[in-house]
This record gives sequence, C-alpha cells and structure tokens, in this order.
Amino acid sequence: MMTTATPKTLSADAGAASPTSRQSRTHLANDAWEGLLTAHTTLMRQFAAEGSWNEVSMREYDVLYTLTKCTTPAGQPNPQRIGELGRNVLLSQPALSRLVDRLEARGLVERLPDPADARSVRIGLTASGREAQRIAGSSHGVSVTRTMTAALSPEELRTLIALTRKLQEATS
Amino acid sequence: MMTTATPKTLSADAGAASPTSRQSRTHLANDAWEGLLTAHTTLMRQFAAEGSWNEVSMREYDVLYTLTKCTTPAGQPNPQRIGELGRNVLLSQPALSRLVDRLEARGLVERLPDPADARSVRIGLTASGREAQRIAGSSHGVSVTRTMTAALSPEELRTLIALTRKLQEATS
DNA sequence: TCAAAGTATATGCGTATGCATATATCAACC
DNA sequence: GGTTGATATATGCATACGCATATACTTTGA
Repeated sequence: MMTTATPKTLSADAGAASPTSRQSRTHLANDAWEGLLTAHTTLMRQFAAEGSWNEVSMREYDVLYTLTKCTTPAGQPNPQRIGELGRNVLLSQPALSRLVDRLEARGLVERLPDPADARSVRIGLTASGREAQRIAGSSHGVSVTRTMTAALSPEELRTLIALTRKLQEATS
Repeated sequence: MMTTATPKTLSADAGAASPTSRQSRTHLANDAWEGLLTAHTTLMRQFAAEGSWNEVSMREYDVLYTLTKCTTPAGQPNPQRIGELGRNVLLSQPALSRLVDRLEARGLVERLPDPADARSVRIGLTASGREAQRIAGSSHGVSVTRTMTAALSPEELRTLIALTRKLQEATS
C-alpha cells in the first residue's frame, strides 16, 4: 500500500514457516509498514461494519473513549485539552475543534475553562457522553475481542502490543 | 483509543520485561487493537510530516502505489478495477471514484474499458503517474525505512509482518 | 513593564468525503 | 429470450475536512 517502487516479490516468498525469509532491511521495513497499514484498513472496515455507530461515529467514539480513558492517578475524570486529544486522533486541529463543537451541541461533552491557562479549553465528558461511550464501546469491544482473538493467540497479542509500543516510543 | 470502557490500568503495569503481564484475553485483545491504532496514527503523522506530498497527496499516492504494485505474474502492468483498489484504501466507493477522477484529470491514471465486463472500469497508470509514484515513493520509502528500522530490529520487523498478515487473513 | 515571539483554539473558504441513489451491465432462472 | 436480482461504477447533496489565518493569551527577554 505504501512503499517505494519495484516490489514484485512483495509477499510472494512467504511459503514457509519464516515469512519473507531473506530480504534487505529496507524491504523488510517497508513491508512491515505496509502490513500495518493493510491490517489497519481491514480491521477498521470490519469494526465499522459490526458495532452500532448510529448514535456516535467511530471518530467521535475515538474522542469520547480518549476522554473516558484519561483519568487522574486518583481516578478522577480529567478534562483534556484539545491539543492533547489531537495526539490520539488522526485529525487536524481545526477538524478536531469542530468535532468537539458537534459533540458539545449534542450534549456529549462540554468545554470547560482551564484555570491554569486561559488560552486553553478543557473538554469534559458529560453524563450523556459517558453513557454514549459506554453503549458504543460495549458493542465495539465485543467486536474487537472476537476479531483479534480469532486471529492471534494471547502470546501473539502480547507481542503485537510490545511491537506497537516500541513504534510509538521511537516515533513520538 | 478504541476499546470498551473502564481501562484504568491501560498500560500502567508495563514496567517489567513482559509488558501487560497478566490480563484477561479481552483486555489483551483490546490493548492490541489500541496499540495498532495508536502506532498507525503516530506513524502516519510522521510520514506526512516528512516526505514531499506536494505533487501527490498521501491518499493519492496510496492508489498510485497499489497500481504500481499490481502486476501480472509475468510482470506486465495490470490495470485494476476501482473495487479492487478500494480494498486497499480506507475510502468509500464514491470517494475513490472521484479520487480517480482527479488523478485522471491530472493525467496520472486513465480509465480503460474492461474487455471482460462492460460494467467495470480498469484504472491504468500513465507514464506520468508511474513517474509521480516513483518520485513520491523514493522520498517516502526512505522515511519509512528510517523510522521502522530505528524502532524495530530485523527480527521484530519480520514478526510484525507475520502478525499483521495473520490479522488480514483472519479478517478478510 | 512592555514588546516580540510562541502557543492554544477558532473561523473563512474551497475541496473531499459519505450516504443514498441512479445508471449500466451481468448472471441466473423460468 | 426475457425478467429478476446482483454487481460495478457514477452522481446529487449535505457535511466534514484541511489549509491558511485570525484571535486570545502566555512567555521570554530587554
């Protein structure tokens, strides 16, 4: 999906136990990225098809989930800055600002002033927002669990977690 | 980024060598998906920032690359159906149809009749399209190689390829 | 303390996207 | 062979997006 040119033997030599047995490091790196990208596309489609995204779209859910996830060490809800939310969502800052507009208009989040910085705005979940996240999430979570466990063993899941964490850490 | 609710210990217990040491299979599956999603977001941003996407946007490149990649076993260029292209790109069919419109207007691809099926349209790369892919791809390929090899060893890259392949196969 | 540079969010505007649906063709069945 | 349902792509329309920029505030440094 995304690599330099002339692949030809892209995944043609994967017959044996060791997939893509002997390749240049460049080809290996690009194949890995392409694999990640393709898996992402395939899984996104799968999860979009299953799950009920009538109340809340997948991208909106992504924001609501991030807000649910982010709690203080003590477990208190912790309204996030728009910029912070943007780190998790593949959207431009203006697009995210307007996504928050729409969520706010529907009463799912609220813009709160930041006591420490008057430029900033804290986005907080409302009760409805928390509820919407919970409903969409339960359906989605089942879907994710089913698909991921069908494809990978627990050990492989752990390996995938470790590898994606390394990628994040090396990039950010 | 995307999981069911009440995560709390999302990646908090990853202190030791074995990350996310003991978790329910459900939590494991959702963490793996979240990891994949976050890595995707982070890397996409990275590759968008590097690389020169002036002539061709990343999504356009994705289509051009797919066309470059798809060749007959003999190595002949193999114009793809729009539906086939859509499998690789996270776009709706109408959006892809119009993306092809724009690429065609710029002379990067051409719509060819399908001899076997008059409903279908084959999308073929033009010389300019191949050239545009090559130029964008060389810059992008360097970026991908640098980032991926900085984060993961060759063995880890191979593992990631294997895992993402399993995910695709189990899903599609 | 004030000016200049930096940061966080919002808005104007043109374009791309998704949903629903239209159009054209194929495939199957009678 | 003609009708019915499925498949491949295209178009109308409302909406969401990205880029450039504006606005508001903070930080730095003289």
